[in-house]
Amino acid sequence: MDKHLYHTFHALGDATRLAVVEQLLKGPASVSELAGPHDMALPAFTKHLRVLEGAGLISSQKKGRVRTCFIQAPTMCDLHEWFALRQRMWEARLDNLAAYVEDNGKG
Amino acid sequence: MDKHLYHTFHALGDATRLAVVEQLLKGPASVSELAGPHDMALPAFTKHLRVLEGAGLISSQKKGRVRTCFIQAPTMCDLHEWFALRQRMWEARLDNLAAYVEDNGKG
DNA sequence: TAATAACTTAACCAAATGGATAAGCATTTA
DNA sequence: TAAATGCTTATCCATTTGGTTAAGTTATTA
Repeated sequence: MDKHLYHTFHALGDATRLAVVEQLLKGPASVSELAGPHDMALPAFTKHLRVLEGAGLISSQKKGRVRTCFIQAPTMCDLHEWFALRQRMWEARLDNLAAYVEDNGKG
Repeated sequence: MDKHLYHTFHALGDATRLAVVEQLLKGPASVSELAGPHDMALPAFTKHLRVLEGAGLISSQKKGRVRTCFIQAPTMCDLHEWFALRQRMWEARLDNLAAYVEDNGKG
């Protein structure tokens, strides 16, 4: 579903959606349980759920009237790995700005 | 600058900006070096740089006519840590959907 | 000093986003 | 079977976003 990493980051780039992800990390929940803490009407909220689902961050299953949502572990894993693979690169750049300023003067 | 994590994710949630971050992980670069690969006019591109800078993902320093940009390691570190601290939570949920489907039937 | 290079500012625009309300549709519950 | 629950669909709207062009400013270079 989600070939591009920036789609996944985009899905996390909203206060409501990030909170939903945090809540689902604690365990599955229904749409109304997830919506509860957020001050908005359901149609607006379910749009956020669709963005998260489109990004592969959550999945859901409807049983009767109730839709239950789940975190998608593999996508979380992919994101985590993206950082893990790059950690040494930013560590290598840790002092770059400082070094640059020192070499060239501050003005 | 960036109290909320979703601001940082939002900054990474765009193809151009994510590419800039990837490029800066390899080392500092000027605005035009960064803009080179991207098919857009400079004013549009520098808006992306301002979003990244506002999110604390990059910093920059102007020397003469040239502005040089740097990755901000501490913010990358914060993001990485957010995932690291939650890894066990999504691992614990790995089989949740499968288990749910099995318990409740697939219909 | 004239021209060029590297941005920067300002004004504008189309499309996407995040929200609303109203109405509809299954599924439980009384 | 009537009412309530838990979404879902459709339509609409203001604001934000991601882009444009034009013009300006500050270094460098010829």
